[in-house]
Amino acid sequence: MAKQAASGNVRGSRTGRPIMALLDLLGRRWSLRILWELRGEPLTSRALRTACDEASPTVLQSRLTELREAGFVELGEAGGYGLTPLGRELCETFMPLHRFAERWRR
Amino acid sequence: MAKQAASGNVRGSRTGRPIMALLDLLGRRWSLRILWELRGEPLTSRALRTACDEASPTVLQSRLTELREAGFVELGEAGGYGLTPLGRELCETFMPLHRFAERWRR
DNA sequence: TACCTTGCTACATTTACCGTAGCAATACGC
DNA sequence: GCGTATTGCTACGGTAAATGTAGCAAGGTA
Repeated sequence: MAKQAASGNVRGSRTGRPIMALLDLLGRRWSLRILWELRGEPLTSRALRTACDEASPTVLQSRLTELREAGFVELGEAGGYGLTPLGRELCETFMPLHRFAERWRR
Repeated sequence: MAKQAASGNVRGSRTGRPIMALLDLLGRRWSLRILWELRGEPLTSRALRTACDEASPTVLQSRLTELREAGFVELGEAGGYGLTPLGRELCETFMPLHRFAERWRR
């Protein structure tokens, strides 16, 4: 049912509801984490991997490609991944999550 | 490396950073979508499945269990899944995402 | 030259998810 | 009682995705 994402296809996108496409994109492994780790300064692929608990480079590369196609992440000319203005805007949306998580704690 | 979540274990939880555990939990398939679909009134498991594009009940059940253990979702006595006050609070955090997605559109 | 680090990929294994079917429990009527 | 629907939930075989390790070519630096 759901197609590969490397081609830019996103589950739920056919519904015409952008929120579904966004929720699907962000609901993939490491997507949220990547955005979170890039909230500060740009990171090299290696540094990003370290920040993400040594997640396998295969997935990270997939997610980075998807996030780049979505326009949230970009690869700087001097090397290193950083957030685009759009990506930064998206990241701001998640910031309240930090405070929420602290109160949640489980 | 990451253990099953049915036991309450969440990737990143050992770092002691709740935000990581939260990002991991929400970064699993259908987690965000489920919270989103429950934002209104409670839904029965079947209705929720319909709302989620007929996602397989296996995953939905897993996610519901995890979200229940996290305290975001509860199963009402009269049947049907709904958000807890905490879950509602979390969902509010994602509401700005809707507007963002509309502007994003890809 | 040799040595780094960069972004990125191959490949085999493990895990997660899908799709279909069906369970027990609870309620409806009839 | 009976049959028929619901409910939440699970088994199982097959497929897709993530893991973990290794290593590539390109570029820099000495």
